[in-house]
Amino acid sequence: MTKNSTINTKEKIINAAEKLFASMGFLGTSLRAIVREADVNLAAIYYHFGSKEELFIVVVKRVAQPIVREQLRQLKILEESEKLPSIPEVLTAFVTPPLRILQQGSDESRIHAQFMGCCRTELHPVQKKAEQEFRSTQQRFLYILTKVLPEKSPQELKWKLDLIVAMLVRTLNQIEESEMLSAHNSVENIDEFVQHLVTFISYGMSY
Amino acid sequence: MTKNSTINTKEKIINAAEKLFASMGFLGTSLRAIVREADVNLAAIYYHFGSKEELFIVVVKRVAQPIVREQLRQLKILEESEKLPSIPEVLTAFVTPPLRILQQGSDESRIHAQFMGCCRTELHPVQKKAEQEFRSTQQRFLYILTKVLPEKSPQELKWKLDLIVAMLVRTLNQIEESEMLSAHNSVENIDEFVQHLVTFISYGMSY
DNA sequence: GTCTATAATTCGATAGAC
DNA sequence: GTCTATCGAATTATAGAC
Repeated sequence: MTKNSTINTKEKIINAAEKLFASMGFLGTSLRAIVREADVNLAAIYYHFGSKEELFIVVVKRVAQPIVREQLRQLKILEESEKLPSIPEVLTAFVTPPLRILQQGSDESRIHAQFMGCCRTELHPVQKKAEQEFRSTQQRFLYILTKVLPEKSPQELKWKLDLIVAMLVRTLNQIEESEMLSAHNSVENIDEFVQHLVTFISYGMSY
Repeated sequence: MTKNSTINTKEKIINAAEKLFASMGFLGTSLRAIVREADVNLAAIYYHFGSKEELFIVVVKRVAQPIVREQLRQLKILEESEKLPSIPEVLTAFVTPPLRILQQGSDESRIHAQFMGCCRTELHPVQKKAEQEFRSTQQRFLYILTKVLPEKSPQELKWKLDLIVAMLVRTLNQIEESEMLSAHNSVENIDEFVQHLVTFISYGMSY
């Protein structure tokens, strides 16, 4: 069937692109390197995606969407609860979904994590496109934080949440050398690491 | 005098390179763009620096050295004190020198800050070269932290300090949009921001 | 949908005159 | 030290056959 081969080609390109973007960055990855890795023809990229930039956006969306969806799901649970959530509860809902990628331990998930971190440290002009995928969710977490911590100015909560994102990105990028997770990188210890991280940032959030 | 014009050409190149690297990254900046900005000849870069990569390293060193020197100076004061320093004291000595760049408020210092943050989010292979300029200093701060917090494992202190660096880098990179410093960006309020940041991370460091 | 071939541009780097 | 001119290779993107 024609459709099957198309899907395979498209996915092969996306997989190869994600892997190379994650380790070499947007500018450091040539379309020729991608087609070599994916074992497809150069023109196939233009047929399926139109340009290098649009391919990048497709990769970002594929990685970001399940994470954002899970963040919003956990946020919704907190919002629908009768009592006001605690700071650690909010922050756990925020940081757990992206860190969950690591739990599988497969090569594929390692690449997801690395790309997820890498795409947010990109520059001109693709950085804006990546940011866009996370902005509204981050906004919603910021909103609930203003409810939990009404005595803090929204500006302060905003830059603190922004620094938490920076830590998250760094954690995801560090998977390679990952001395960070050396004591936590086994599957069952990811939750323990998440707890450590949440504790770390929760105290700073309150004071 | 020949020497003067040489120095001027060299410095013109370094200044232009720092500015462009800071906003477009290493791969996003062409040598032709640098010579256009610096108003010098293309071949001058090769005469004075040898290659694009070596030029990048020179820029990194120029920005990093005064900051590292100041970090070590403040660390030495703490080490020579009779009593064991507190966590906020150690962290203040660590984060103040890089954030001090912002205090001047000039265009020049804004570029320094932006490059300082940007060069640490670079990829292949220049990232390693940039890291190298900060590694030994970070190691020394890590060492004193193990003395201040002997009940914490060195691994844990290492990744926490690493996350603090990530926050620092993010803060420096955010200068452009800088809603983060919107309430703090006046010259006299930098110290106030430093205090906020140190408080933020100190609590997380202890628990 | 997939392929070959190639256009059009840009890049880092070098040779050699002055 | 500074310049012009250029090499050789790589890049994104497209045209057109199948």
